[in-house]
Amino acid sequence: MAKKPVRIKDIAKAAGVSIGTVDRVLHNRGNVSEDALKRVNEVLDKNEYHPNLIARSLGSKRDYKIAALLPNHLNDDYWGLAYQGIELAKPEWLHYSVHIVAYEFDPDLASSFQEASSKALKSKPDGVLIAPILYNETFPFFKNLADKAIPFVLFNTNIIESNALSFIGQDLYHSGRLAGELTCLGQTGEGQFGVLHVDEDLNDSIHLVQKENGFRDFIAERYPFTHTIVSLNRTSSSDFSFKKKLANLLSQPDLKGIFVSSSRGTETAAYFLKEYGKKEIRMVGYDLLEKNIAYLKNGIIDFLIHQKPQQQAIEGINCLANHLIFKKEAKRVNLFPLEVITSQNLESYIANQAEHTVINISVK
Amino acid sequence: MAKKPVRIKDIAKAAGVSIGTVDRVLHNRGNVSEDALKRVNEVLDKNEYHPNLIARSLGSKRDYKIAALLPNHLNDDYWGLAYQGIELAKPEWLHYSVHIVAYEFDPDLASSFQEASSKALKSKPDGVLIAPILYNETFPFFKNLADKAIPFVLFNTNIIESNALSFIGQDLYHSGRLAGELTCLGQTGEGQFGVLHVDEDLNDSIHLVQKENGFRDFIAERYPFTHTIVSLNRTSSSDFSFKKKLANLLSQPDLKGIFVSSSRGTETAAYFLKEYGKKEIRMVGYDLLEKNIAYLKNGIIDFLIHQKPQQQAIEGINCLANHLIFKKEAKRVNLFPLEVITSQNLESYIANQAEHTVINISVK
DNA sequence: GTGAAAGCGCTAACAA
DNA sequence: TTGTTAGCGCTTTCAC
Repeated sequence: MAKKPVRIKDIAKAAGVSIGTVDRVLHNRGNVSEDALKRVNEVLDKNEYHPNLIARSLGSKRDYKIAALLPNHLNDDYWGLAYQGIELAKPEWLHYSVHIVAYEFDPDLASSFQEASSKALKSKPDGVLIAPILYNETFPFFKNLADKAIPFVLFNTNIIESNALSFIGQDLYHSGRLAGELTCLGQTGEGQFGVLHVDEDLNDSIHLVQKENGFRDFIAERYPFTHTIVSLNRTSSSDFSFKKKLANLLSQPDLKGIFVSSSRGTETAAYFLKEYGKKEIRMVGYDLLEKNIAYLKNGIIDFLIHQKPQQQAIEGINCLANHLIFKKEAKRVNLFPLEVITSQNLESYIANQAEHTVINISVK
Repeated sequence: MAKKPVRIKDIAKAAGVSIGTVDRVLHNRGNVSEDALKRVNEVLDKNEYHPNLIARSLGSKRDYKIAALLPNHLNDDYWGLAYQGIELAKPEWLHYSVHIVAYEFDPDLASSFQEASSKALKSKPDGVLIAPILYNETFPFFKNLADKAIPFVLFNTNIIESNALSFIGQDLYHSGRLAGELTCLGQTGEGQFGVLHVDEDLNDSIHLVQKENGFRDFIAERYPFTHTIVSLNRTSSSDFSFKKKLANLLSQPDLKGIFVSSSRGTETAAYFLKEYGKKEIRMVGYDLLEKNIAYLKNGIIDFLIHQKPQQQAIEGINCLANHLIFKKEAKRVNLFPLEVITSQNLESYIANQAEHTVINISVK
């Protein structure tokens, strides 16, 4: 039978000191004599002590605040899901005295981000979760956080130089490659593929470029000579030149597939495919948003790659909270699997995501 | 600022009784007067009390034993993964005084199952996790458990009449439909498909039949008249008639795809596909076993449907443990999403499954 | 520098 | 039928 884990009390006895002293060396709070320190450490590493995190959280009366910074979720289903994730995590972590507050900003307005981020800072959070979709604006904010020694976690978009505690998201290059694979599958002969970016500023959105690169690389490997790729970029919903170019692309008889690089764009592109009666063209897009689901069901869309915004947000909160209250070290990079959704496994995803356990505490 | 959760003490005060009494009604341990019961319940449902599970587990000094019954994992990678899951859950739950012991049996030997199950029973477990792959043998065991009022959870295979606390697994009919979709994708013209069952006794394995039904139904809907389906069943590795029939099938010029219904069979079928130089034939199989992964990488296999044996086992343990120590009610049916693995998203799955949080406590 | 002690929210044994 | 109390393993305060 497995034996009981050793407790602070045990090592205190073994070292001939009080539990207070052991606690002090455990958290290097100082105020402990050379001698005691040595004795405790000796006992410590021959007994391999694992703190009981449960008891730790109960015993500690400290409150923690986590600020979550993300684009406004009204009128945006993708960020709506992320927001949902945060709302789900909220009541769960409250039991551990972790308070989560969301600060939302307009992703098209730098000033809005600055406002939200300074509000977040003013609340003196112990940790920050952030979707850094405005590259230029977030950078000074990171610096600010670093100066104040506030740990922060990135999700959705990675900024490698940020020195964040953790990044949670997907490998976008491989996401693009996967899209390429799904687009090519079973296609024969010559032809062309379209890559669509919709309503995103490509200069600020390296992430979409990464997807396109992955897509292009895969196609180039699979069909070195026979296929061409057309990339279209809609800058805003009133961009008429896009509409014309798209109409032209869709009228090509050898068009074999369309890849849309974002979840919002997916809906737009699907709409046009339907309008032009191009149901049979292979189409790959992103995420289980309501409209996308409808297009997947009626066969306009063939594959959706699931970015799991909700779970990303939850994981982000969990990562911070575990770090703060349990002192758990975070994975520097937490890449979610690239999940493929089709009309036939869609339901199994929907049924499952509804209610799913939120808090994740690893006791190790 | 979110307010503190209400505690037992709070509702005791509000109801004008002691915390002991509240605890009694919370766990309906009886010994509480009509009057007190009513008052406590009133306070209870107007204050929506959520117990602090952390404190609960700390406070309870009870030990729990969970027995896990599953096929021997030596020489079987699929069950090896399930076993791994159990091993992962072990140390995590130990902190909550839950002891997990695995009892393995030879899936081809009824007597072996009986031996393992009676051993498990003798350990007087508080809960049992079981992969009921031997339909006939498990039934009396379920009865035995029910008589002793020991809760049990099924995973991998569902037996609806078992009256289990929960079933954890996938919807196999839809798994088959998904396989059908993936097999058809991009295929044109007439042709035939093959369904392969390898080394499983179909009489005892309704689950494989469910997959085949899903597959057939999907194909019939998609191609009502143009495609035929051939079903082959290998009863043992020395079944020569199978080899001949398979060779014949593979030599058909209009063979468009192969669906293998089990993870072990997947490897076998892939081997033959490679031997016969039929790399271009669409092939769909199951699970991220080492060999299957290799065949996926080199293009013999096109899709693997991921049954997540490891996570199923972990979820099963979590379900039982949460039920036992936290009195959480379990989902009667916990269907995992049907995950699609291709050569391009494979790595994202492998990287992710390595180390992933195990314990899942929902505080709600 | 150190130890003793209170308390986190809960369970369970024990008195009353 | 009740209320009281002693823990669970840890943190944190406070006196020595």
